[in-house]
Amino acid sequence: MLKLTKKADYGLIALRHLATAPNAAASTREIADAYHLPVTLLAKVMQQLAKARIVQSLSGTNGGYKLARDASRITTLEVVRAIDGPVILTHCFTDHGACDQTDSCTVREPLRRVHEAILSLLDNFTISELTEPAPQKLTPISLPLNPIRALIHPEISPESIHP
Amino acid sequence: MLKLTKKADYGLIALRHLATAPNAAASTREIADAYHLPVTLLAKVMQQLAKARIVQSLSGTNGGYKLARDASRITTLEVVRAIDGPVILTHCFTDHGACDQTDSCTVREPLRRVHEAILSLLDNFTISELTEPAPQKLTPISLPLNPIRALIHPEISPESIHP
DNA sequence: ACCACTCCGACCATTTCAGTCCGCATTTGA
DNA sequence: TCAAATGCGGACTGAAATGGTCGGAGTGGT
Repeated sequence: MLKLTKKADYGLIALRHLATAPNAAASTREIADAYHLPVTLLAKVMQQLAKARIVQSLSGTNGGYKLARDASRITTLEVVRAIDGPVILTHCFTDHGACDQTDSCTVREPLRRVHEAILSLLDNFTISELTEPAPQKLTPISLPLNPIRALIHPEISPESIHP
Repeated sequence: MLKLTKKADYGLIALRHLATAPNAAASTREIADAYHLPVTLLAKVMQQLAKARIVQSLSGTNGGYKLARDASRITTLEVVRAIDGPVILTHCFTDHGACDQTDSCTVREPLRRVHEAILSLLDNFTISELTEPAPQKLTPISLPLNPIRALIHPEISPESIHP
């Protein structure tokens, strides 16, 4: 279905909360209550974020979590990876046994470029940008959009578009 | 995990096969044998593609499928949608019950922009581009890539990048 | 020293995915 | 005409991922 899991959703919401909270710190219960999320599930998500060194845990009474670094240095890609595991577009990239012959899996390399583009997309979107208010106008993305084609067709170098 | 399902993989492989096959037509068994895919599963995928009017079925002996239109007019987005259902980044977009208060789900609009960007990415990648050989050099996508930021920050209009 | 609060890790339930199987309709070719 | 090949649709099973819960362990305040 090509969707983010709820856990990833919760993680992003929590990180955004931490980014805007005073002291950049809050407990799991505090965050869960604020957004009506299941406390125990969010707790597990926070654990994974702590293990990935994205947040730092503070045990004991009045404990909780705080961002391990500045919000502008935390990308959605690493958040998603920490929570949902590796981002995989096609299965060929990891399962070497599935595709018997490399030459038979003809779509692998082309799809890899799409894959890399999505990864870059997520890698360039930080938590601090989640805190910025959304612009009023809707995104003016129309189908024949050139920056995207530049991503898919690397022969068009970015420099030729942006000096 | 933010990954494509195997069925979507199979569908893209099959469509690429049809795009390069003589007459742009082939049977399910023919395609499955060529890439060592489970025949029955691919059959179901092809049915879904037929129902979505992406391919046209030809019943009877020597039947099979052919592309319903030119490969350059079939995008990976509609293929994925036809096989895996709607592409969902955050659950808020569909489940109205989950997010009780709209103002509490603070990350929705920012993530929506990422969502739209990924959709555009897939919508701009056609089957005919799957048939093109991959360039030898790897994609030179580096992290601070401006076209991507233009997607996420629509205040930077595409016109300002591409005249 | 105790108790409340918090994080932590193992543990189920439910859904989704991958894959299979069967019966049926349609077309071609012998 | 009949049989083989092909697509169509649904029901079914096993495995894996997801969503969600429970009891323990450590920490800090009083």
